[in-house]
Amino acid sequence: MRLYDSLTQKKREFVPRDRDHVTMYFCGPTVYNYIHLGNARPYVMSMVAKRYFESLGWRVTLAENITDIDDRIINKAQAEGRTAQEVAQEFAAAYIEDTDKLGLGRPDVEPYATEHIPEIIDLVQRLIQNGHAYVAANGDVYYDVASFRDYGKLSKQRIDEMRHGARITPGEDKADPLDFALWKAAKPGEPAWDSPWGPGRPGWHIECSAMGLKYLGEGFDIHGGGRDLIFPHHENEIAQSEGALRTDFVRFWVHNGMLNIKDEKMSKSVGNIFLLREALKQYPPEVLICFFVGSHYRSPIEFSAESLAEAGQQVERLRNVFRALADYTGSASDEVEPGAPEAMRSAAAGSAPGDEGLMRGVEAARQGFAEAMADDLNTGGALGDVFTAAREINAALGRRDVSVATAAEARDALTTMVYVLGLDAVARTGVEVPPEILQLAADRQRAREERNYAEADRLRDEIAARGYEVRDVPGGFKVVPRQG
RNA sequence: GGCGCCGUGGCCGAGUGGCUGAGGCACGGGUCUGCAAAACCCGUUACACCGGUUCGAUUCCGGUCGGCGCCUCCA
Repeated sequence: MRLYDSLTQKKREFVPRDRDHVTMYFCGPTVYNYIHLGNARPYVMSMVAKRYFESLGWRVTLAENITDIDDRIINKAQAEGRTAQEVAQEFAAAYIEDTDKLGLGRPDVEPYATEHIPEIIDLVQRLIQNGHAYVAANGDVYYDVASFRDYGKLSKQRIDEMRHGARITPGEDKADPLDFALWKAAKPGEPAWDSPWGPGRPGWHIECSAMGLKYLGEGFDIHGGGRDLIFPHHENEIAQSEGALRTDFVRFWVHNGMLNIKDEKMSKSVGNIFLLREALKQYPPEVLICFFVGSHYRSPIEFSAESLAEAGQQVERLRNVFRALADYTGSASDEVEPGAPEAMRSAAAGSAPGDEGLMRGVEAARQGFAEAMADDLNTGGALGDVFTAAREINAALGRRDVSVATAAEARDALTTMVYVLGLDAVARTGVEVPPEILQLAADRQRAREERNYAEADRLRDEIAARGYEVRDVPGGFKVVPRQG
Protein backbone atom coordinates (compact mmCIF):
# COMPACT_ATOMS: atom_id res chain seq x y z
CA MET A 1 0.00 0.00 0.00
CA ARG A 2 0.98 3.63 -0.33
CA LEU A 3 0.88 6.13 2.48
CA TYR A 4 1.40 9.88 2.48
CA ASP A 5 4.28 11.01 4.64
CA SER A 6 4.14 14.59 5.87
CA LEU A 7 7.91 14.75 6.25
CA THR A 8 8.78 13.92 2.66
CA GLN A 9 5.46 15.31 1.48
CA LYS A 10 4.72 12.45 -0.82
CA LYS A 11 3.06 9.09 -0.94
CA ARG A 12 5.47 6.25 -0.48
CA GLU A 13 5.14 2.51 -0.54
CA PHE A 14 4.45 1.38 2.99
CA VAL A 15 5.63 -1.91 4.36
CA PRO A 16 6.08 -2.48 8.07
CA ARG A 17 9.62 -2.29 9.34
CA ASP A 18 9.28 -5.74 10.89
CA ARG A 19 7.79 -7.65 7.98
CA ASP A 20 4.25 -8.21 9.22
CA HIS A 21 4.19 -6.07 12.34
CA VAL A 22 3.07 -2.45 12.09
CA THR A 23 4.04 -0.12 14.92
CA MET A 24 2.12 3.11 15.21
CA TYR A 25 1.75 5.94 17.67
CA PHE A 26 -1.02 8.52 17.70
CA CYS A 27 -1.19 11.56 19.90
CA GLY A 28 -4.13 11.23 22.22
CA PRO A 29 -5.92 13.80 24.32
CA THR A 30 -4.85 15.98 27.19
CA VAL A 31 -7.49 15.14 29.73
CA TYR A 32 -8.66 18.43 31.15
CA ASN A 33 -12.10 18.34 29.55
CA TYR A 34 -14.42 16.08 27.58
CA ILE A 35 -13.15 15.48 24.09
CA HIS A 36 -14.94 17.09 21.18
CA LEU A 37 -15.65 15.74 17.72
CA GLY A 38 -12.45 17.17 16.31
CA ASN A 39 -10.44 15.28 18.91
CA ALA A 40 -12.25 12.13 17.90
CA ARG A 41 -11.02 12.27 14.34
CA PRO A 42 -7.46 10.98 14.89
CA TYR A 43 -8.81 8.31 17.21
CA VAL A 44 -11.24 7.09 14.55
CA MET A 45 -8.60 7.33 11.88
CA SER A 46 -6.07 5.34 13.86
CA MET A 47 -8.56 2.59 14.63
CA VAL A 48 -9.63 2.36 10.99
CA ALA A 49 -5.98 2.23 9.91
CA LYS A 50 -5.42 -0.54 12.43
CA ARG A 51 -8.34 -2.52 11.06
CA TYR A 52 -7.14 -2.07 7.53
CA PHE A 53 -3.60 -3.18 8.31
CA GLU A 54 -4.96 -6.20 10.11
CA SER A 55 -7.10 -7.01 7.09
CA LEU A 56 -3.86 -7.20 5.11
CA GLY A 57 -2.67 -9.86 7.51
CA TRP A 58 -0.35 -7.60 9.46
CA ARG A 59 -0.13 -7.49 13.20
CA VAL A 60 -0.54 -4.02 14.63
CA THR A 61 0.67 -2.39 17.81
CA LEU A 62 -1.06 0.94 18.20
CA ALA A 63 -0.06 3.18 21.09
CA GLU A 64 -2.16 6.22 21.88
CA ASN A 65 -1.13 8.31 24.83
CA ILE A 66 -3.20 10.04 27.44
CA THR A 67 -1.61 13.25 28.68
CA ASP A 68 -2.55 13.48 32.32
CA ILE A 69 -0.22 16.24 33.47
CA ASP A 70 -0.15 19.63 31.81
CA ASP A 71 -0.68 23.34 32.44
CA ARG A 72 -4.28 23.15 31.36
CA ILE A 73 -5.03 20.37 33.79
CA ILE A 74 -3.37 22.26 36.61
CA ASN A 75 -5.22 25.44 35.72
CA LYS A 76 -8.53 23.69 35.69
CA ALA A 77 -7.80 21.98 39.00
CA GLN A 78 -6.84 25.24 40.64
CA ALA A 79 -9.91 26.99 39.32
CA GLU A 80 -12.11 24.27 40.76
CA GLY A 81 -10.23 23.74 43.98
CA ARG A 82 -9.33 20.16 43.14
CA THR A 83 -6.10 18.31 42.59
CA ALA A 84 -4.69 17.94 39.12
CA GLN A 85 -4.82 14.21 39.58
CA GLU A 86 -8.55 14.29 40.28
CA VAL A 87 -9.20 16.32 37.15
CA ALA A 88 -7.02 14.08 35.03
CA GLN A 89 -8.62 10.91 36.32
CA GLU A 90 -12.11 12.20 35.75
CA PHE A 91 -11.54 13.19 32.16
CA ALA A 92 -9.34 10.24 31.29
CA ALA A 93 -12.22 8.00 32.36
CA ALA A 94 -14.61 10.13 30.33
CA TYR A 95 -12.36 9.88 27.30
CA ILE A 96 -12.28 6.09 27.50
CA GLU A 97 -16.01 5.98 28.06
CA ASP A 98 -16.82 8.27 25.14
CA THR A 99 -14.54 6.62 22.62
CA ASP A 100 -15.67 3.18 23.76
CA LYS A 101 -19.15 4.10 22.63
CA LEU A 102 -17.85 4.47 19.11
CA GLY A 103 -17.41 0.71 19.15
CA LEU A 104 -14.08 0.64 17.38
CA GLY A 105 -12.17 -1.10 20.13
CA ARG A 106 -9.14 0.25 21.95
CA PRO A 107 -5.56 0.95 20.96
CA ASP A 108 -3.16 -1.74 22.12
CA VAL A 109 -1.41 0.54 24.58
CA GLU A 110 -2.76 3.70 26.17
CA PRO A 111 0.09 5.01 28.26
CA TYR A 112 -0.24 7.81 30.78
CA ALA A 113 2.46 10.46 31.02
CA THR A 114 2.58 10.36 34.81
CA GLU A 115 3.28 6.65 34.75
CA HIS A 116 6.39 7.17 32.66
CA ILE A 117 8.32 9.73 34.64
CA PRO A 118 11.46 7.52 34.88
CA GLU A 119 11.55 7.05 31.10
CA ILE A 120 11.06 10.77 30.60
CA ILE A 121 13.86 11.63 33.01
CA ASP A 122 16.17 9.16 31.25
CA LEU A 123 15.45 10.76 27.92
CA VAL A 124 16.06 14.25 29.22
CA GLN A 125 19.34 13.12 30.70
CA ARG A 126 20.43 11.65 27.42
CA LEU A 127 19.65 14.93 25.72
CA ILE A 128 21.70 16.84 28.26
CA GLN A 129 24.58 14.41 27.73
CA ASN A 130 24.31 14.78 23.97
CA GLY A 131 24.49 18.54 24.24
CA HIS A 132 20.91 19.12 23.11
CA ALA A 133 19.54 20.35 26.42
CA TYR A 134 20.55 22.53 29.30
CA VAL A 135 19.45 23.16 32.86
CA ALA A 136 18.39 26.72 33.57
CA ALA A 137 19.07 28.48 36.81
CA ASN A 138 15.48 28.09 38.01
CA GLY A 139 15.54 24.32 37.60
CA ASP A 140 13.77 24.15 34.22
CA VAL A 141 15.38 22.01 31.57
CA TYR A 142 15.20 23.31 28.01
CA TYR A 143 15.89 21.83 24.64
CA ASP A 144 18.57 23.76 22.80
CA VAL A 145 16.90 24.10 19.43
CA ALA A 146 19.93 25.60 17.75
CA SER A 147 21.87 22.42 18.55
CA PHE A 148 19.65 20.28 16.36
CA ARG A 149 20.54 20.73 12.71
CA ASP A 150 17.29 19.39 11.32
CA TYR A 151 14.99 21.52 13.42
CA GLY A 152 12.13 22.64 11.20
CA LYS A 153 12.30 19.73 8.77
CA LEU A 154 8.77 18.57 9.45
CA SER A 155 7.03 21.95 9.55
CA LYS A 156 9.23 23.28 6.72
CA GLN A 157 10.09 26.31 8.76
CA ARG A 158 13.45 27.94 8.91
CA ILE A 159 14.75 28.58 12.37
CA ASP A 160 15.42 32.27 11.76
CA GLU A 161 11.90 32.77 10.43
CA MET A 162 10.42 31.12 13.47
CA ARG A 163 12.45 33.16 15.87
CA HIS A 164 10.43 36.15 14.73
CA GLY A 165 7.16 35.17 16.31
CA ALA A 166 8.45 33.13 19.22
CA ARG A 167 7.66 34.45 22.63
CA ILE A 168 8.91 33.96 26.11
CA THR A 169 6.43 33.39 28.85
CA PRO A 170 7.26 35.31 31.99
CA GLY A 171 9.04 33.08 34.47
CA GLU A 172 10.84 31.10 31.83
CA ASP A 173 14.58 31.16 31.63
CA LYS A 174 15.40 30.24 28.07
CA ALA A 175 18.65 30.94 26.30
CA ASP A 176 16.79 31.22 23.01
CA PRO A 177 13.08 32.04 22.50
CA LEU A 178 12.70 28.92 20.37
CA ASP A 179 13.87 26.58 23.09
CA PHE A 180 11.14 24.55 24.70
CA ALA A 181 10.75 22.98 28.11
CA LEU A 182 11.61 19.34 28.65
CA TRP A 183 11.20 19.56 32.38
CA LYS A 184 9.42 22.27 34.35
CA ALA A 185 10.55 23.05 37.87
CA ALA A 186 7.66 22.85 40.31
CA LYS A 187 5.97 25.99 41.47
CA PRO A 188 4.23 26.08 44.85
CA GLY A 189 1.10 23.98 44.92
CA GLU A 190 1.84 22.18 41.67
CA PRO A 191 2.14 18.42 41.39
CA ALA A 192 5.78 17.41 41.18
CA TRP A 193 8.08 14.44 40.81
CA ASP A 194 11.67 14.18 41.95
CA SER A 195 14.34 14.51 39.34
CA PRO A 196 18.07 15.15 39.12
CA TRP A 197 17.17 18.80 38.58
CA GLY A 198 14.87 19.04 41.55
CA PRO A 199 11.11 18.52 41.85
CA GLY A 200 9.10 19.25 38.75
CA ARG A 201 7.07 17.81 35.90
CA PRO A 202 7.61 16.93 32.27
CA GLY A 203 7.09 19.41 29.45
CA TRP A 204 4.35 18.69 26.96
CA HIS A 205 6.37 17.18 24.13
CA ILE A 206 8.74 14.83 25.90
CA GLU A 207 6.21 12.21 27.00
CA CYS A 208 5.33 11.25 23.43
CA SER A 209 8.96 10.70 22.57
CA ALA A 210 9.59 8.68 25.70
CA MET A 211 6.49 6.51 25.41
CA GLY A 212 6.69 6.02 21.66
CA LEU A 213 10.27 4.81 21.95
CA LYS A 214 9.42 2.62 24.91
CA TYR A 215 6.47 0.81 23.39
CA LEU A 216 7.33 0.82 19.71
CA GLY A 217 11.10 0.97 19.60
CA GLU A 218 13.51 3.20 17.77
CA GLY A 219 12.44 4.13 14.27
CA PHE A 220 8.89 2.83 14.43
CA ASP A 221 6.53 2.83 11.46
CA ILE A 222 3.88 5.49 11.81
CA HIS A 223 3.37 8.52 13.96
CA GLY A 224 0.05 10.31 13.62
CA GLY A 225 -2.08 13.10 14.95
CA GLY A 226 -3.91 16.21 13.88
CA ARG A 227 -2.29 18.54 11.39
CA ASP A 228 -2.19 21.25 13.98
CA LEU A 229 0.33 19.19 15.92
CA ILE A 230 2.98 19.42 13.23
CA PHE A 231 4.33 22.51 14.87
CA PRO A 232 5.52 22.66 17.51
CA HIS A 233 4.58 19.28 18.97
CA HIS A 234 5.82 16.87 16.34
CA GLU A 235 8.70 19.05 15.29
CA ASN A 236 9.83 18.98 18.91
CA GLU A 237 9.32 15.25 19.18
CA ILE A 238 11.67 14.78 16.27
CA ALA A 239 14.24 17.04 17.89
CA GLN A 240 13.98 15.15 21.17
CA SER A 241 13.94 11.65 19.81
CA GLU A 242 16.48 12.05 17.08
CA GLY A 243 18.67 14.19 19.30
CA ALA A 244 18.79 11.32 21.77
CA LEU A 245 18.93 8.45 19.31
CA ARG A 246 20.97 10.04 16.57
CA THR A 247 18.85 8.10 14.12
CA ASP A 248 15.47 8.44 12.46
CA PHE A 249 12.63 8.43 14.90
CA VAL A 250 9.68 7.53 12.70
CA ARG A 251 9.26 6.20 9.16
CA PHE A 252 5.94 7.83 8.24
CA TRP A 253 4.29 10.92 9.65
CA VAL A 254 0.56 10.99 9.03
CA HIS A 255 -1.64 13.93 9.85
CA ASN A 256 -5.39 14.18 9.68
CA GLY A 257 -7.18 17.31 8.53
CA MET A 258 -9.15 19.53 10.83
CA LEU A 259 -12.83 19.37 11.59
CA ASN A 260 -14.31 22.76 10.79
CA ILE A 261 -17.51 24.48 11.70
CA LYS A 262 -18.49 27.29 9.40
CA ASP A 263 -15.03 27.24 7.85
CA GLU A 264 -13.29 27.49 11.15
CA LYS A 265 -11.45 24.86 13.12
CA MET A 266 -13.40 23.30 15.95
CA SER A 267 -11.40 24.14 19.03
CA LYS A 268 -11.81 25.03 22.61
CA SER A 269 -10.18 28.40 22.17
CA VAL A 270 -12.59 29.39 19.42
CA GLY A 271 -15.44 28.10 21.55
CA ASN A 272 -17.27 26.29 18.78
CA ILE A 273 -16.87 22.82 20.13
CA PHE A 274 -19.30 19.96 19.91
CA LEU A 275 -18.53 17.35 22.52
CA LEU A 276 -18.28 13.74 21.44
CA ARG A 277 -20.57 12.74 24.29
CA GLU A 278 -23.17 15.25 23.15
CA ALA A 279 -22.88 14.04 19.58
CA LEU A 280 -23.39 10.47 20.77
CA LYS A 281 -26.64 11.48 22.38
CA GLN A 282 -27.91 12.79 19.06
CA TYR A 283 -26.45 10.33 16.59
CA PRO A 284 -25.72 6.62 16.59
CA PRO A 285 -21.97 5.94 16.70
CA GLU A 286 -21.88 4.48 13.20
CA VAL A 287 -23.33 7.71 11.82
CA LEU A 288 -20.46 9.68 13.31
CA ILE A 289 -17.97 7.17 11.97
CA CYS A 290 -19.59 7.29 8.55
CA PHE A 291 -19.27 11.06 8.64
CA PHE A 292 -15.54 10.73 9.31
CA VAL A 293 -14.72 7.97 6.85
CA GLY A 294 -16.83 9.55 4.10
CA SER A 295 -13.97 11.84 3.20
CA HIS A 296 -10.25 11.44 3.08
CA TYR A 297 -8.45 11.66 6.42
CA ARG A 298 -6.19 14.43 5.18
CA SER A 299 -9.00 16.71 4.00
CA PRO A 300 -10.57 19.22 6.28
CA ILE A 301 -14.20 18.34 6.88
CA GLU A 302 -17.07 20.63 7.57
CA PHE A 303 -19.28 19.76 10.47
CA SER A 304 -22.94 20.59 10.12
CA ALA A 305 -26.29 19.10 10.98
CA GLU A 306 -26.80 18.55 7.24
CA SER A 307 -23.63 16.55 6.77
CA LEU A 308 -24.48 14.41 9.78
CA ALA A 309 -27.97 13.90 8.39
CA GLU A 310 -26.48 12.75 5.13
CA ALA A 311 -24.22 10.32 6.95
CA GLY A 312 -27.36 9.09 8.67
CA GLN A 313 -28.98 8.42 5.30
CA GLN A 314 -25.93 6.52 4.15
CA VAL A 315 -25.93 4.37 7.25
CA GLU A 316 -29.62 3.69 6.77
CA ARG A 317 -28.99 2.60 3.22
CA LEU A 318 -26.31 0.23 4.41
CA ARG A 319 -28.59 -1.09 7.10
CA ASN A 320 -31.30 -1.73 4.55
CA VAL A 321 -29.11 -3.86 2.37
CA PHE A 322 -28.12 -5.97 5.36
CA ARG A 323 -31.77 -6.30 6.33
CA ALA A 324 -32.63 -7.43 2.83
CA LEU A 325 -29.76 -9.86 2.90
CA ALA A 326 -30.82 -11.20 6.26
CA ASP A 327 -34.34 -11.77 5.01
CA TYR A 328 -33.12 -13.43 1.90
CA THR A 329 -30.78 -15.81 3.62
CA GLY A 330 -33.29 -16.45 6.35
CA SER A 331 -30.87 -15.58 9.10
CA ALA A 332 -32.75 -12.60 10.39
CA SER A 333 -32.75 -14.11 13.81
CA ASP A 334 -33.45 -10.81 15.51
CA GLU A 335 -36.09 -9.46 13.19
CA VAL A 336 -39.66 -10.38 12.75
CA GLU A 337 -41.03 -11.98 9.70
CA PRO A 338 -44.44 -13.36 10.52
CA GLY A 339 -45.31 -13.98 6.93
CA ALA A 340 -42.09 -15.71 5.99
CA PRO A 341 -41.68 -15.21 2.26
CA GLU A 342 -41.87 -18.62 0.71
CA ALA A 343 -40.96 -17.47 -2.74
CA MET A 344 -37.47 -16.65 -1.56
CA ARG A 345 -37.05 -19.88 0.25
CA SER A 346 -37.77 -21.89 -2.85
CA ALA A 347 -35.20 -19.92 -4.78
CA ALA A 348 -32.92 -20.84 -1.96
CA ALA A 349 -31.02 -23.98 -2.53
CA GLY A 350 -28.32 -24.65 -5.02
CA SER A 351 -27.24 -22.24 -7.69
CA ALA A 352 -29.28 -19.71 -9.55
CA PRO A 353 -28.92 -17.80 -12.82
CA GLY A 354 -27.92 -14.53 -11.19
CA ASP A 355 -25.16 -15.96 -9.03
CA GLU A 356 -22.31 -15.38 -11.38
CA GLY A 357 -23.31 -11.82 -12.21
CA LEU A 358 -23.70 -10.85 -8.59
CA MET A 359 -20.39 -12.30 -7.55
CA ARG A 360 -18.68 -10.58 -10.44
CA GLY A 361 -20.11 -7.28 -9.28
CA VAL A 362 -19.22 -7.88 -5.66
CA GLU A 363 -15.74 -8.96 -6.61
CA ALA A 364 -15.24 -5.80 -8.64
CA ALA A 365 -16.38 -3.71 -5.71
CA ARG A 366 -14.08 -5.58 -3.37
CA GLN A 367 -11.23 -4.95 -5.75
CA GLY A 368 -12.03 -1.26 -5.94
CA PHE A 369 -12.31 -1.13 -2.19
CA ALA A 370 -8.91 -2.73 -1.77
CA GLU A 371 -7.31 -0.37 -4.25
CA ALA A 372 -8.84 2.68 -2.62
CA MET A 373 -7.66 1.67 0.84
CA ALA A 374 -4.22 0.82 -0.50
CA ASP A 375 -3.98 4.33 -1.85
CA ASP A 376 -3.30 6.30 1.31
CA LEU A 377 -6.32 4.94 3.18
CA ASN A 378 -8.86 6.45 0.84
CA THR A 379 -11.89 5.60 2.91
CA GLY A 380 -14.17 7.87 0.90
CA GLY A 381 -13.42 6.04 -2.30
CA ALA A 382 -13.71 2.72 -0.51
CA LEU A 383 -17.12 3.69 0.82
CA GLY A 384 -18.23 4.38 -2.74
CA ASP A 385 -17.37 0.79 -3.60
CA VAL A 386 -19.37 -0.44 -0.65
CA PHE A 387 -22.40 1.39 -2.02
CA THR A 388 -21.81 0.02 -5.46
CA ALA A 389 -21.79 -3.48 -4.02
CA ALA A 390 -24.92 -2.65 -2.03
CA ARG A 391 -26.78 -1.58 -5.14
CA GLU A 392 -25.84 -4.74 -6.99
CA ILE A 393 -26.92 -6.85 -4.08
CA ASN A 394 -30.22 -5.01 -3.76
CA ALA A 395 -30.87 -5.45 -7.46
CA ALA A 396 -30.07 -9.15 -7.40
CA LEU A 397 -32.19 -9.71 -4.33
CA GLY A 398 -35.02 -7.83 -5.96
CA ARG A 399 -34.81 -10.06 -8.98
CA ARG A 400 -34.56 -13.09 -6.71
CA ASP A 401 -32.34 -14.84 -9.14
CA VAL A 402 -29.50 -15.64 -6.79
CA SER A 403 -29.04 -18.59 -4.50
CA VAL A 404 -28.99 -18.22 -0.75
CA ALA A 405 -25.40 -19.43 -0.70
CA THR A 406 -24.36 -16.66 -3.08
CA ALA A 407 -26.31 -14.07 -1.16
CA ALA A 408 -24.53 -15.18 1.97
CA GLU A 409 -21.22 -14.89 0.21
CA ALA A 410 -22.04 -11.39 -0.95
CA ARG A 411 -23.09 -10.49 2.57
CA ASP A 412 -19.80 -11.74 3.97
CA ALA A 413 -17.84 -9.68 1.47
CA LEU A 414 -19.86 -6.60 2.34
CA THR A 415 -19.47 -7.27 6.04
CA THR A 416 -15.70 -7.44 5.68
CA MET A 417 -15.65 -4.09 3.92
CA VAL A 418 -17.84 -2.25 6.38
CA TYR A 419 -15.84 -3.73 9.23
CA VAL A 420 -12.61 -2.23 7.94
CA LEU A 421 -14.31 1.15 7.73
CA GLY A 422 -15.50 0.82 11.31
CA LEU A 423 -19.10 0.55 10.21
CA ASP A 424 -19.67 -3.03 11.24
CA ALA A 425 -22.60 -1.96 13.37
CA VAL A 426 -24.69 -1.74 10.20
CA ALA A 427 -24.15 -5.44 9.62
CA ARG A 428 -25.65 -6.23 12.97
CA THR A 429 -29.35 -5.76 13.16
CA GLY A 430 -29.72 -7.18 16.60
CA VAL A 431 -32.46 -4.98 17.89
CA GLU A 432 -35.34 -6.51 19.71
CA VAL A 433 -38.82 -5.41 18.90
CA PRO A 434 -41.19 -5.53 21.87
CA PRO A 435 -44.12 -7.94 21.58
CA GLU A 436 -46.74 -5.20 21.89
CA ILE A 437 -45.28 -3.51 18.83
CA LEU A 438 -45.40 -6.80 16.97
CA GLN A 439 -49.01 -7.13 17.99
CA LEU A 440 -49.79 -3.70 16.56
CA ALA A 441 -48.07 -4.66 13.35
CA ALA A 442 -50.04 -7.87 13.14
CA ASP A 443 -53.26 -5.93 13.75
CA ARG A 444 -52.34 -3.58 10.97
CA GLN A 445 -51.72 -6.47 8.65
CA ARG A 446 -55.18 -7.85 9.40
CA ALA A 447 -56.76 -4.43 8.87
CA ARG A 448 -55.10 -4.24 5.50
CA GLU A 449 -56.36 -7.64 4.50
CA GLU A 450 -59.81 -6.47 5.44
CA ARG A 451 -59.19 -3.33 3.37
CA ASN A 452 -59.75 -1.24 6.43
CA TYR A 453 -57.08 1.23 5.36
CA ALA A 454 -58.02 3.93 7.80
CA GLU A 455 -57.37 1.54 10.65
CA ALA A 456 -54.18 0.29 8.99
CA ASP A 457 -52.84 3.81 8.71
CA ARG A 458 -53.76 4.59 12.28
CA LEU A 459 -51.84 1.55 13.48
CA ARG A 460 -48.88 2.47 11.33
CA ASP A 461 -48.78 5.90 12.95
CA GLU A 462 -49.16 4.34 16.36
CA ILE A 463 -46.15 2.13 15.68
CA ALA A 464 -44.19 5.10 14.40
CA ALA A 465 -45.05 7.08 17.51
CA ARG A 466 -43.43 4.33 19.56
CA GLY A 467 -40.21 4.56 17.60
CA TYR A 468 -40.66 1.74 15.14
CA GLU A 469 -41.44 1.48 11.50
CA VAL A 470 -43.39 -1.19 9.74
CA ARG A 471 -42.34 -2.10 6.26
CA ASP A 472 -43.97 -4.33 3.74
CA VAL A 473 -41.87 -7.03 2.22
CA PRO A 474 -42.96 -9.56 -0.38
CA GLY A 475 -45.37 -11.91 1.28
CA GLY A 476 -45.36 -10.22 4.65
CA PHE A 477 -44.07 -7.33 6.69
CA LYS A 478 -41.42 -6.54 9.20
CA VAL A 479 -40.81 -4.11 11.97
CA VAL A 480 -37.59 -2.18 12.38
CA PRO A 481 -36.57 0.57 14.74
CA ARG A 482 -36.87 3.97 13.22
CA GLN A 483 -33.54 5.52 12.34
CA GLY A 484 -31.98 8.55 13.94
C1' G B 1 4.94 38.24 6.10
C1' G B 2 6.88 32.76 6.15
C1' C B 3 5.49 27.47 5.59
C1' G B 4 1.84 23.80 4.15
C1' C B 5 -2.87 21.94 2.15
C1' C B 6 -6.92 22.74 -1.06
C1' G B 7 -10.65 24.83 -4.93
C1' U B 8 -14.94 18.72 -8.96
C1' G B 9 -22.13 18.92 -10.95
C1' G B 10 -28.02 21.66 -6.57
C1' C B 11 -25.11 19.73 -2.02
C1' C B 12 -21.36 16.18 -0.01
C1' G B 13 -17.39 13.60 -2.02
C1' A B 14 -13.73 9.92 -4.92
C1' G B 15 -10.78 10.03 -9.22
C1' U B 16 -8.23 10.55 -13.99
C1' G B 17 -3.43 13.10 -19.51
C1' G B 18 -7.73 11.04 -24.22
C1' C B 19 -12.09 5.83 -23.38
C1' U B 20 -19.06 4.92 -20.70
C1' G B 21 -17.39 12.04 -16.02
C1' A B 22 -17.01 6.71 -8.64
C1' G B 23 -20.53 6.80 -4.95
C1' G B 24 -24.07 9.14 -1.55
C1' C B 25 -27.77 12.96 -0.69
C1' A B 26 -31.43 16.19 -2.92
C1' C B 27 -34.73 16.98 -7.04
C1' G B 28 -37.62 15.20 -11.47
C1' G B 29 -39.56 10.90 -14.34
C1' G B 30 -40.58 5.60 -14.26
C1' U B 31 -41.25 0.20 -12.16
C1' C B 32 -43.41 -1.88 -7.77
C1' U B 33 -47.27 -0.47 -4.31
C1' G B 34 -54.25 0.58 -1.18
C1' C B 35 -51.06 4.70 0.88
C1' A B 36 -46.33 5.03 2.68
C1' A B 37 -41.53 2.94 3.21
C1' A B 38 -37.70 0.07 1.02
C1' A B 39 -35.61 -1.29 -3.62
C1' C B 40 -34.39 -1.01 -8.86
C1' C B 41 -34.08 1.90 -13.73
C1' C B 42 -33.59 6.81 -16.28
C1' G B 43 -32.47 12.09 -15.95
C1' U B 44 -30.34 16.73 -13.82
C1' U B 45 -24.55 17.85 -19.53
C1' A B 46 -18.62 19.37 -13.16
C1' C B 47 -13.69 19.96 -12.80
C1' A B 48 -12.10 28.53 -9.77
C1' C B 49 -9.58 31.93 -13.46
C1' C B 50 -5.40 33.06 -16.96
C1' G B 51 -1.27 31.35 -19.53
C1' G B 52 2.27 27.24 -20.78
C1' U B 53 3.79 21.98 -22.03
C1' U B 54 1.19 18.29 -25.21
C1' C B 55 -1.71 15.64 -31.05
C1' G B 56 -4.91 16.19 -26.64
C1' A B 57 -5.37 18.87 -19.64
C1' U B 58 -10.15 18.82 -15.18
C1' U B 59 -5.64 15.80 -14.50
C1' C B 60 1.43 18.13 -15.54
C1' C B 61 4.07 23.32 -15.02
C1' G B 62 3.73 28.76 -13.91
C1' G B 63 0.77 32.78 -12.36
C1' U B 64 -3.98 35.07 -10.42
C1' C B 65 -8.07 34.87 -7.25
C1' G B 66 -10.44 32.39 -3.19
C1' G B 67 -10.68 29.01 1.21
C1' C B 68 -8.31 26.41 5.26
C1' G B 69 -4.31 25.03 8.66
C1' C B 70 0.39 26.15 11.16
C1' C B 71 3.92 29.99 12.63
C1' U B 72 0.92 30.98 20.28
C1' C B 73 -2.32 26.30 23.75
C1' C B 74 -4.73 23.17 20.09
C1' A B 75 -6.49 16.49 17.37
